[in-house]
Amino acid sequence: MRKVDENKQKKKDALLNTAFDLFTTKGIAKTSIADIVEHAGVAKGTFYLYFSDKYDIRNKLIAHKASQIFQKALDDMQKEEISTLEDYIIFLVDHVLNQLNSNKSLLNFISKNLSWGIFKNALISNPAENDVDFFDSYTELFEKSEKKYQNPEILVYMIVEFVSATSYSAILYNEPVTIEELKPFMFESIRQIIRSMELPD
Amino acid sequence: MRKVDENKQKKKDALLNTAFDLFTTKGIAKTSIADIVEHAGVAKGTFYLYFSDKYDIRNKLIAHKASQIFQKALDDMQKEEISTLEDYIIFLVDHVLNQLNSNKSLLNFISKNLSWGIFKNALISNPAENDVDFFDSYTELFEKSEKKYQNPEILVYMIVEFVSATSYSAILYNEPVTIEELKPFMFESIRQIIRSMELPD
Amino acid sequence: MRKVDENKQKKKDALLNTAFDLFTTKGIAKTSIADIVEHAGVAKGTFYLYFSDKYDIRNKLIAHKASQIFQKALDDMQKEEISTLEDYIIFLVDHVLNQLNSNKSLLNFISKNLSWGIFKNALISNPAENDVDFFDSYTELFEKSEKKYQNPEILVYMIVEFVSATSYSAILYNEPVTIEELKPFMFESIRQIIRSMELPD
Amino acid sequence: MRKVDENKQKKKDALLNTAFDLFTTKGIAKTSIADIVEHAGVAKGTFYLYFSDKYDIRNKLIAHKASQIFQKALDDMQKEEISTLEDYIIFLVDHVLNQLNSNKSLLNFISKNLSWGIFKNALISNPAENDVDFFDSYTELFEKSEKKYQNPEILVYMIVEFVSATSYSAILYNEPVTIEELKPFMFESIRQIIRSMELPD
DNA sequence: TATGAATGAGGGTTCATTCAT
DNA sequence: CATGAATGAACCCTCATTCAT
Repeated sequence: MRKVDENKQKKKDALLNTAFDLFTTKGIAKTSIADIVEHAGVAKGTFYLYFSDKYDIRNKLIAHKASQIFQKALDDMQKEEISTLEDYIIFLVDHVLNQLNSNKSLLNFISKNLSWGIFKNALISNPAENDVDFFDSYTELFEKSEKKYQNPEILVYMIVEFVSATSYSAILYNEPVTIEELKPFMFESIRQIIRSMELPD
Repeated sequence: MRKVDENKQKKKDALLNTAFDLFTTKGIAKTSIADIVEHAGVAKGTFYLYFSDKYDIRNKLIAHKASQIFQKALDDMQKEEISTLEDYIIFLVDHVLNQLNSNKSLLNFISKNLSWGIFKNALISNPAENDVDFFDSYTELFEKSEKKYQNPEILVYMIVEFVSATSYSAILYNEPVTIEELKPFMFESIRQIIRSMELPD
Repeated sequence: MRKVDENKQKKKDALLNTAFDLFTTKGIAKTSIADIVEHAGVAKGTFYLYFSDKYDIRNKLIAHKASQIFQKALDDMQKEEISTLEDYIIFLVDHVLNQLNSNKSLLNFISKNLSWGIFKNALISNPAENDVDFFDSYTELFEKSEKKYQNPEILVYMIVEFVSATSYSAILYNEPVTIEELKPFMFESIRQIIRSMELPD
Repeated sequence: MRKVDENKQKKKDALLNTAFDLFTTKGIAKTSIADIVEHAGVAKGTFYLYFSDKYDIRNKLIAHKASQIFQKALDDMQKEEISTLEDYIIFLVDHVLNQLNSNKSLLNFISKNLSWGIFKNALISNPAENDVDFFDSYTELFEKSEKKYQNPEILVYMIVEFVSATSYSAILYNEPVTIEELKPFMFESIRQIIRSMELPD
């Protein structure tokens, strides 16, 4: 990579990292572009060379961070010996919840801003360079499974929404119970949801 | 009610109604207090006599609107002949979804701003005057049910979160499928979740 | 006038006067709203209570200043004994040119910004409160004149444009000659223009 | 011309053409140097190799475009059989007005920016390479005329200013009348102005 | 209680200009 | 000659909040 390009990447990364730090500590609404560039050590105009506005950098961050979480979960899943799709999914959900539980500001950032639209665009349709293509991953899981399911996309949608919606308040505020207390019920519910869409052999 | 008090209530109502209209059409971020008071026909200072800021009026609106929705659903439920808790819940969920489906700006407003904390505070712990106490309602349902359940609060929490999370994108953007296509899977999943927490007789 | 209203007028006048000073010394392009409010001793937001932007205050100033010039010329004309329309017009033009010649920054400000549209709107169709209605004035002149003319509006238009266009560079830069050298030719030309539109008795 | 020089000229022309297009469509104030270089397909720094700023390129454009208009009018005049200076001038004015009438954005661009100073500098004192020397042209006209005039330069100045001032609003906004309605009065006025400076034989 | 004029910090954004490559 | 990334001052404008009336 030429020196100029290296420098460009360095500035862009500085902006992304700084923005993430500020978004997770102060919140997006209270973070100004002036804040970001000041902490990143670049000029205000430089921000606009790489991002169109605050929400552009936010979306790119969400995509990237969400991808990282899934990538870690998938990587660790390879090392396990798991036999059924149900168990695979529970493993993934558990792994993701553990990551979020130990990084609450990340959960706060992602959950407050994640919508199915951004999620799908980021992880499924247009994963950024180097980011995991979630669609490939779950397609592969469903194909390798012995059991077949009525509508895998809806199934995944329901599980993703169910998990993210119920975990948010439990992890961050222990409401209505802690995440550890919630997990058994949540996992059992997920298994039931999966089974309810199972096709007969 | 004395004339002055009537007048006070009239101003407060004007502010609430105007704020709701603007929040649902322009969004909260793009609605200024200047907007609200101008359309409501009161002076700027008057706003601060009744609400502390934009987010105060928002929370009060959410509580009230969410309460109205439940009230309607509960009222209509009385007229039906339903025998099991499962069927009661499905009826309520379906009723609420139908209301939201025919009032998408309301869904957008509530969902973008509803968190379990606000929800609980609004409907369960501190219902505003005249608003329905959701806690009483569901406690009664569970008590009258023949079947008993492990942890009714968690069960309600999971269902509420599951429904609100999965319906949002389906109703507003038909993603990943329309709400009508989603309903059979959603309802079946809810039944499974309920059954998974059923206690043996 | 109530005290608040007095105060309002005082702020508005301060803004108008300050803007005029800055526009004539630095030019409009180089005058920022920050400049104006700072010198006027009011807050930035106050500017926007009275004017929508820099060009709004400019137009209001032009209208007002142009009106003042005509008012003075008309006032002095009353004191003279003049018999023909031709002589009235030459008197007015001469008077206006003398005013502008002794206030070159005013000429610069008005001429750089005056268009027939603004002029007509300001002096003829919508004179601001207290400002002279130029339409009434010239209508009266034409009505009192013994000689009648084909198309008074076009005649006035041509004279106004001719005078303002030819005097600008002569007064400000003595180009191609000084205003005093130009005047005899200009006045004779005006007389000829008037005569060319004269109707036979 | 050497290849490098050709390339230089090509870049300069690209900048001039692009600037003209943008100035006439968006206006000068709303055209940035970034706009110009982007549409011209050259780098930002390159602009500063050929022009000192936006107003430098503007002045060069005005000179060139104004010259083109006169050149066309003069060329066509050669083909006509005209006997008096008065008729020559009317022919030229009419020709120029027709050109501007069919190219209103050009009129808008020139008139908003033309001052006698730029005009004189461009067309009379320092015509750019290949551009017509207007001074030579009108001197020749006056010399060939049988009738002689008191002060040809002032006469030309007055006519130029009169025509440009009165035609602007008529062509662009049909105010106070259309250019076609205005022409008879304008031409008659020009004839009167010319005659008023005629010397006795 | 109610008003609304005034505030001024703070926001987002633009853009002419430079200079290392 | 040519480039274009980087700059950062300057700009316009918004708006929650206050307080004298």
